[in-house]
Amino acid sequence: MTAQARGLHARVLESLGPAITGGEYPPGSVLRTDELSQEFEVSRSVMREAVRVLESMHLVESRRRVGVTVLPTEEWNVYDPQVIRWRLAGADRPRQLRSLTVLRSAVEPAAAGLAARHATAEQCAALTECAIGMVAHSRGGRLEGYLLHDVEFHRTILRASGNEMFARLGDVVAEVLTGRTHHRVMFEDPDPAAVTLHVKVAEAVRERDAARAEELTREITLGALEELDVLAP
Amino acid sequence: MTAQARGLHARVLESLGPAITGGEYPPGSVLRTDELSQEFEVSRSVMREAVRVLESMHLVESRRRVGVTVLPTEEWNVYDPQVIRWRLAGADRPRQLRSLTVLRSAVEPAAAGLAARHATAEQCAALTECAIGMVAHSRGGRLEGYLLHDVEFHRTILRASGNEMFARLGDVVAEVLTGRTHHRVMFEDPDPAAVTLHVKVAEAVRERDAARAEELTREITLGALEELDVLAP
DNA sequence: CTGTGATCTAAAAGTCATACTTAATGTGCT
DNA sequence: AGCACATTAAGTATGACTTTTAGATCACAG
Repeated sequence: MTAQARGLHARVLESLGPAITGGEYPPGSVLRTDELSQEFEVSRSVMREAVRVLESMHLVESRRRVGVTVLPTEEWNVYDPQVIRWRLAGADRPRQLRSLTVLRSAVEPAAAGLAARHATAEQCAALTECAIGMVAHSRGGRLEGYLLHDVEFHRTILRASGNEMFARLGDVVAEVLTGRTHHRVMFEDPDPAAVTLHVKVAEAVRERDAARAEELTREITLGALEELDVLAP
Repeated sequence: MTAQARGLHARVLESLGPAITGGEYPPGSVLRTDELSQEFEVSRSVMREAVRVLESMHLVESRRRVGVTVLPTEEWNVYDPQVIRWRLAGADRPRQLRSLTVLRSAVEPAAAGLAARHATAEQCAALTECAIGMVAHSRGGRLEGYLLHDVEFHRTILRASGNEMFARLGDVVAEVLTGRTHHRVMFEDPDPAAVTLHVKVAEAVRERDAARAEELTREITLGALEELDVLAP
């Protein structure tokens, strides 16, 4: 799933990034490029490139005569897909999943409303198809197939909203949905009510009923929030 | 306002980044690091670091034997504060401002609702103070002072929501508000209704009335959207 | 003659090592 | 306290070498 490290600097990042977001180097820690480059057995140039990337994510700050300082969490670019992935892979995955779900429940209803106004015929068709796919895979522990259609459904809604900021959250939603499926009891079929809601949203969008699409999507995300309250602390 | 270029690679970025987001190098364009490093009169190492950062923003992709290719807009990390700044400084500022305002109107009401549940006493006090400041500067063309309190108000709401994803949008909202003020007729005082709404939101949060805080904030952002429809295409 | 597939070539990124510069921190002296 | 200075780690520049791979070239079979 994750892109194979295509270059040394990327391989270093895949190791150093999670270490930082995972708290292995807590904020305030000071690293030195030379030491790091020895530790990872790469040249200084490679390590410098990796540090530059971390710096652009506001995970660290590099200052002369001091070193590379890990920044406090509030500074991090938490919308960076790579940062999100690293954090989801780490220890505070539950907290991360929660904050992303809250974001979802704010954004998706609005996106659905816009989608009802802007979706193309193809996007409407895609939505219906996804909904059908969800129904088809909603029983008998066929969670993988269900997830696939679920993800595509929400991706399509976000894209169809016509707002690039919304569209860009498709990956985030995909992560959340995938994370949820893989942490749920694997034998449990998805909530039938949720499936129905998706079908209805596809309908509402097709019929250009923005208010209804928004309200129905709100119910979906509300369900996701409640589910989170049940499963997580 | 923008951080002074602290290093050659940053200076290159401040020039190359906007050039890409501004369409000077349209998606599909191929750049070569050697040529760039000559053009910008920096060493290859510096240019490589700059390219790495652009790559981490998904603005470009670097492939062997091909060069550095500018990626299509849909790939860009549009939540990266730097990318946002570059785009706001460029030609499609209006479109960008619109999509950010839509995002705002989805997120802020939800954030206000959460803030009513989670805001600390200090944050409540800060909100009230901001609202008072807005009232105080709402007449007589004192837009600068008004803006300052407006920005701080929304920042506080987002932070008080307790959701880090929301909190991180403080800078975005600040940009939008600043942009709006500086593009409006400068003699026009802010809408009194909006001022009142802010005061009421502060009240609602203080009184832990989540539903009311949410609804009032929705009215504020709705106003921002309408304003956009009037001013922009 | 054409299409398919293996092979070769060269172009550009990637990596590494080294020498040198610059800025900032902390120390020690007055 | 204030200032000069030494030290440290990042920043910059350059050159040599490696690796990947797009695209051309060529060979062979249909």
